[in-house]
Amino acid sequence: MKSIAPPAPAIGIKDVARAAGVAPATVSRALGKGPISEALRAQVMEAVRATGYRPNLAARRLRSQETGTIGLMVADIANPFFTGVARAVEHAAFEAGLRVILCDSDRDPAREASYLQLMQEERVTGLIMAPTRVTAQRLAGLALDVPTVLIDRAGPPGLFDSVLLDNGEAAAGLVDHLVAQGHTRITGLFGETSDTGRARAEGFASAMARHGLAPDARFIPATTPPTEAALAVLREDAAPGALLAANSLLLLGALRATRQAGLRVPRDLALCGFDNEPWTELVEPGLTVVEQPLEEIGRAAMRLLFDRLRDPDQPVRKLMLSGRQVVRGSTAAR
Amino acid sequence: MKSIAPPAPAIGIKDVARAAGVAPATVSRALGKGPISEALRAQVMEAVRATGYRPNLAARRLRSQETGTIGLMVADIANPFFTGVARAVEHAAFEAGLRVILCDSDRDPAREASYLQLMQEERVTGLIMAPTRVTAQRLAGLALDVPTVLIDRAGPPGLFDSVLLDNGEAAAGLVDHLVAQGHTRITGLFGETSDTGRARAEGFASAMARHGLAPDARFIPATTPPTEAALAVLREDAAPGALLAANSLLLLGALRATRQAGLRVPRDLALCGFDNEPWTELVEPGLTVVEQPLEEIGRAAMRLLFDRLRDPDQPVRKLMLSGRQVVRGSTAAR
DNA sequence: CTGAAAGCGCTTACAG
DNA sequence: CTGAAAGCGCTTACAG
Repeated sequence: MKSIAPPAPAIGIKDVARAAGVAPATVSRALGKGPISEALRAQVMEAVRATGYRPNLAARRLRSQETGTIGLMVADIANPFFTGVARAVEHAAFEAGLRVILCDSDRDPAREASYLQLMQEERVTGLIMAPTRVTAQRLAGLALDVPTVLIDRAGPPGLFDSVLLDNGEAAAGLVDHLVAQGHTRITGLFGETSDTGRARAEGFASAMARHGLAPDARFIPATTPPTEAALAVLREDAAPGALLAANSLLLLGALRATRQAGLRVPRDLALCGFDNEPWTELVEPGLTVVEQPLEEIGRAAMRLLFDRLRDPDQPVRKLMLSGRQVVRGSTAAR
Repeated sequence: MKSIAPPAPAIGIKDVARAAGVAPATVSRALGKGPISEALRAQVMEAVRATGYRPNLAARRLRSQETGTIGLMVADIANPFFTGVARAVEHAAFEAGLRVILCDSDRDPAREASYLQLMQEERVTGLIMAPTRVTAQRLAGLALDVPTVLIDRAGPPGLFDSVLLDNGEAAAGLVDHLVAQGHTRITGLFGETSDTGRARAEGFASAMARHGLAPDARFIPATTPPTEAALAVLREDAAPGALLAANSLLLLGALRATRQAGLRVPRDLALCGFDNEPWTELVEPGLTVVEQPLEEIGRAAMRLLFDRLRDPDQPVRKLMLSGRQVVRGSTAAR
C-alpha cells in the first residue's frame, strides 16, 4: 500500500515565479511590501493560489533577520493570574501579527535558564516574563540581549521595563475598607518568600499606622499549609476580628480555617484577600477581594515592549496598575 | 549618550571556527551529533564559551528542514480544561526538546483558519488542536499537511488521531450514581450546539434506559443564560429530584438557580455535573463532578503525535480516556 | 574524523 | 517598477 501523502512536493518561491512568468524577487515583492505594479501583483497572487504556495518562515526569518516572535515565560500557566495575562498577550500578539512561544518555567530556575537560552537562540523580537525570585536576581548578570518586559516582579532596579499591580496601594485599600467596617484588630497573612507578599505587607503596615492601629503582619513560610497557618492565628488568645490574606492560596486556607474553627463569616470574623478567582464569589458569603487587571497587565506588557523596540534607549519604566476592590459579604458590617 | 547595548556583534559559527582553529563544519558537528573526536569537541566547546556563541535556530531549521516546534491551538486558554491540557503539552514538549507556539483561537473560525495557515508556514513538526465545530467540519477539505492530533473533539471520522474524554461513559456513571442514591426523576442539561454535550446526552439516555427510567434531556442553546435555563426546569410542575449538568457553565447555572429558588442541596435537589473546578469543592455542599484527566489528555496527545511522526501510515486512532467521579455532598442520600 | 563546497528558501541592495 | 546576484547562518553530502 502506498502512502497517501506524497513526500511533500515543496513548492517554493521559484515555482511561483515560473508559474507567474516573473522573477523570484518579484514574487517576494508581491507577497511583501516591495514596490510592484498592480498588474504584476495580481499575476503573482494568482500563481500563488494556483500553486498552493506557502512561504517558509524559517527562510524569511534568516534572510530578513526578523522573527516576528514573542517569548512568553510564566511560572505556571495553570495559575489563573498567568492564564489571564497569557491570554491578553496572545491576543495582542495576534493582532500585531506576531507569534508567541509559550514557556512554562514551573517555577524552576533551571527551566528558566534553559528557556532564556532558547529565547536567545530563537532570536525572539521580545520577551515577556514572570521570573522567579532567584532568576530575577540573576537577571542582572545575564547580559540578556533580548528586549524584555517583566511582569509580577520588577527584578533588579532600573534594568527592565516592568508592569505589576500596585500591591501596596491594594493592601492599604483593603485595610481602609476593613476599618470603615469598624474593624481594629486586623491580622495580615503574607507569603514569606514572596516579593509581592512583602509589598503587600508594607501597604498593610503603613495603612494600619495611618489609622493609628497596630499592624499584626504574619509571614507564612511556603512550607506551612495555609489552612494550618490561619488556624493557628484564629486560635490565639487575642484572635483578630478580621483577616487579610495576601494571596489566593492563603485566602483559601483562611476560609477553610474559619470552617474548621466553626467561625461564622463575617459575624465572628471578617475575611478578605487577593485575586478575584471564580470560587471567591461562589462561596457563602462571597469573599471581598482585590482583583488584578489581568487583561490590562498583559496588554500593558506588550505596549511597553513595543515602545522599547521603537526606542531602545528610553528610560526604564515600571508601570503600576491599580487593583479593583470587589466588596462582598465576607466583610459586611456585623 | 551612547547606547549601552552595541548593535549586536552577531557571532556566528564561522567566528567560533576561527577561535577554535577548525572548519565551520567541525563546529557544527561538535554542537550536533556528527562524528567528531573528543579532543576537537572539547576545543570547540571552549571556543563556544569564549565567544558566547548562540546558534541561530532560523538558519538551523532552514538547512535541516526540521523545526522542532509544536503548534498548540486551543479554543480559550483561560478555560481550565485547556489550561490543564496546555500545561501538560508544554511540559511534554520541553522534555522532548520541542518548542510550542501557543494559538488561542478564541472559538473564532476565522482565527483558526489564520492560525492553521501560520502553522503550515512555520512548518511545525506537529499540531495539537481543539477545533471549533465549524473548523472540525472544514478540516476534511483542508489538505492540512501537518501531522495533527485533535483534542476534545474527534473531527471528521477516520481522518485525525484524537484523544478525548469518554463522555458517554462519564455521563452514564453519573446517572448510575444518582440512581444508587435513590433518584429516579433525573433531568440532564446539555449544551445544544456542543458535540461533547451530544455525547454526554447519549450516555445519559442509555444509562437511564438501562435503569428503566425515562430520560429527561434538555438541550440548552448557547444564547440562553444557564441560570435561567436551570431555573425554568426547577419551576416546572414535575420538577426533578436531581440535576445533571453537562458542563461547568451549566453546573454553575444550576447551582445559582437552586439558590435563587431557595432549594436546599441535596435535600430538595441533588446536583452533579462535569469538570472538577476549584469552586465545585468550595461551595457548600461540595458538588459531585466528573473530573477530566487534563494532564493525561495532554500527554496522550503528544504521544499520539510522536507515534504518528514515527509511522505516518499507521491507522488513525481515537483514544477515549475515562473520567474520574468525584463524589461530594451535593448528591448525598437524603 | 575533518574540511571545502553546496545549498536550504527566502529578501534585499544593486543595476537597469 | 523589474531582474540577476548575493547572502542570511547554518548542515550535510562529498572527498580525502
